[in-house]
Order: sequence, then C-alpha cells, then structure tokens
Amino acid sequence: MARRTKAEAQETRAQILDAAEQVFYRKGVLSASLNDIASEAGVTRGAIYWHFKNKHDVFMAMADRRRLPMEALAQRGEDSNEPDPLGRLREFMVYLLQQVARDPHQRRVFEIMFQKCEFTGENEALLVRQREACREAVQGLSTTFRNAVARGQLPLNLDIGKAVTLFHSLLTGLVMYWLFDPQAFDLEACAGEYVDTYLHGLSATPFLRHSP
Amino acid sequence: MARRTKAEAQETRAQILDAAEQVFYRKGVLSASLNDIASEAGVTRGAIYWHFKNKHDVFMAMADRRRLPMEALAQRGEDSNEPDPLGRLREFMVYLLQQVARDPHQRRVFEIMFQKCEFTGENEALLVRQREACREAVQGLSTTFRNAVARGQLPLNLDIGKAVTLFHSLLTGLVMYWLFDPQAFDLEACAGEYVDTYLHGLSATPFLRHSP
DNA sequence: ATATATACATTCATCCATGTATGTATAGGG
DNA sequence: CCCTATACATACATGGATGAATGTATATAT
Repeated sequence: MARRTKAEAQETRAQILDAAEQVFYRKGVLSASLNDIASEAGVTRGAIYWHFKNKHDVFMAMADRRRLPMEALAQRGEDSNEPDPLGRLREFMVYLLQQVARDPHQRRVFEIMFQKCEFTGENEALLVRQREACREAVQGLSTTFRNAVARGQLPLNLDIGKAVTLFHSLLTGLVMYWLFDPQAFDLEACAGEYVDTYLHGLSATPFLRHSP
Repeated sequence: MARRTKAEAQETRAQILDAAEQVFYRKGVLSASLNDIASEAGVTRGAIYWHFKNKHDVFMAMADRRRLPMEALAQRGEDSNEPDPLGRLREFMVYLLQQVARDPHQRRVFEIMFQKCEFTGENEALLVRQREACREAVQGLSTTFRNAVARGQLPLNLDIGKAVTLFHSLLTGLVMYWLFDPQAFDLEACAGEYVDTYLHGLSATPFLRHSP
C-alpha cells in the first residue's frame, strides 16, 4: 500500500484516534504501546509517526477530539436575556450526567482520564490545559449564577464562588463515583433528583452566604 | 553490607515504602522504575525484590499502609447508643476534608491514586479492593443515617441510599477538585460550610424521599 | 561453635518500546 | 507526462526495565 488521497489520509488519522481510545481504555495510556494502537487501527507504527509526533501527541489529539459538545449548552445560561438561567443550569447538569451514563464514548474518555492515565511528565501538560479550561468554565458559570440571582431565582447574598465550587464538586463526585462503581447507584435515573437537591439547597441553606 | 537484624530489616522495608510514595508521586506508578525507588531508599533493587514480589506488590503495600485511620472515627456514628450520630457524621466529613488539606502524606497518597496511577492490568485488583472497601463503608454509613433518623435528626422518609450516594459524591468531588486545582478554593477553611450545606439539605430538600 | 537461613548487593540475559532511517508507490501539480 | 511531495510500510539501532541467578556476610537457632 502506498500513498492515499487526502480524504483517505484523514480517515486513517481518525481510525488511529479511534483505536487509541480503545487501547487506552483497555491497557491504560502508559501501558499501551504504539504497536497496540497501530494493529488495532489496522496500520503500522509508521502511519502513526506520520500523523503524530509520539504517543503523547496521540493522547492529546484524542482528548481534544471528544471535547464536550456541551459547552454550547452550558453557555445558554450566560446570556443575560435568558429568562430562566437556573433552568438552563439544571438542564446542563442533568444532560452531562445522563450523557456519561448513556454515551459509551463519553464514558470511555472520562474513564481514561480518571482511571487509566498518569498525569505526570509530559502528560501533566494535559492537567494544566484542563485546569485552564475548568477556570474558564467557572467564569461562565459565575455569570449564569449572577443572572439567576438577578432574576430572583437565587438569594441575593448567595456566595457564588462557593456555589460554583459545590456545583463542580457535585458533578465530578457523581461521575467519579459512578465510574468507580456503576452498580452503586443508577446515575441516569437519579441525575435529576441529585441536581434538584443541590439547586434547592442553594436557596434553602443558611450557609453559602456572604458575611455582610 | 550484609545481613541485618530483623528490626533493621523492617526499617528498610519501611524506607522502601516511603521512597515508593515519593517516587510514585513524582513519576507516576507506571513510570517509576524499581531502580528509582531503590536509589531513593538508599538500597538496591535486590532489597526490593527481597521484600516484595514486584512493583505492583510494592504499590499495594504502600496503599495498604496509609489505610485511613479515619475508620474508627467513621464508626462512632454506627453505635446505636450514640446520642448524636449526625454530629459524628459531620465531624468525620470535616475531618476527612481538612486532613487531606493539611497532611501532606494523605494528600500525596490521594494524589497518587487520583492522578498518578493507571488502574489497569494488575493494578485493577486495587480498584476491586477499593470498591469492596467502599461498599462496606456504605453499609456503615447507612447504619449511621438510620440512627440519625431514629433520633429524629433526619426526616423519616429520607431515602438513605441516595443520601449516602450524595455523601460519597460530595466528599470525592471536593477532594478531587481541590487536588486538581488547589487554588480554586480553600478546602480547609470552607470544609465545614460545604458539609453543613449538604447536611442541612438532607432535612430541607423535598427530594431524596421515599415514594410512598 | 557451627550450620543455616536471612537480608541484602551484584551481575546477567532478555525483552520490548521507542525513534529514526530508509524504502516505495501513488496522488496531484505543472 | 513527468516530477515531487505525500502517505504510509519496513528495517534497524538503541536504551532501559524487568526478573532471575548468583554472590556474600552476618544473625540466629541449635
């Protein structure tokens, strides 16, 4: 086999990333060899080295590809014209949780990140990137929360920073716990209930308030 | 150097585990070689192979050693004579969170488990063990919650299973988020507030209730 | 006091993953 | 129609980690 057309080349690139996702999931990122990925993709290591610099490069590309398509959903609450920012927030949370429970792709990528990856050496770059992405998300969420306060959906003296921290912790914790032990509880069915408990708490709790 | 006394041998064993903790933290479990651990401990690989079967064995031993000394604290709420099970629960939660924030050892071990370890191949055994330990903990916590209900500290129709799931998710999420980005929030200072929000929510929320 | 098991250190053989260098057939531009 | 960059496959050199084998000096039991 030799030179393919450009479209075909992009196809093999995608196949390599698909294969990487599978192999990373089965063997872990560090334990997976480029040979494993190559044979899973039906190519040789040469193909991988043509499209990517090394395994780390493959890993970054794989992580990038499944960039949550949820950002759009999340940002709907940031619009100050949105009459129901809290509703959008709820939608987003439930959707995220159920998506993890339903979509095997999402689940695999999360599982790779949480359980099959060492964030060390080169890979620490990914941690840094995710940290930055997370901080941006926190900014956006803060806006949504402020909108909800302005619309009277949340108390005026709510400590938004702490609310966002709890938001993030709840989602992270539920996803991690469920990936850790899927039989422990039914994430898809109960997502709404957990989210509602959190949201209701924001209004009902005497905590999470500004001091003055 | 040659044969040491039994006490000295136990000392070198401990040194090896200390070194493993350091090296695992710096390089990740899989990336760390037994040479790294040996030189960090001031011994040769021979010593490690004497005390342990292989790297995986070292890893398991390390994980075992720092078995949370919190179990005792957690179990205080399981005693049906305890007049304030909810108080013990709160104590435990706050203690756990603050311990992670304060004790570098605890923090390192958690960070190794969450960020510097691939749960794959041999290491999956650890996941299984932790899952079992977690399920036992869930049993104990359920007892504590039932005691709290019996004492009138929590509503009668509280869905204890879901309450425990939220409990676990909240702690996991807060610890993970903070280890992921320690500058995002002050875990030590705010631990109590987050815990109180959760506990208050258990009573105040209309959710997490049994259907009948 | 001696023998033996112990607690390591040292050495060796092997394997496997990586990176690179080289080969090669073809797509696509001039 | 030809040339060259492309899209891989193949071959090779290297290094580092593992596990086992062997060496060795000394606790310790008898």
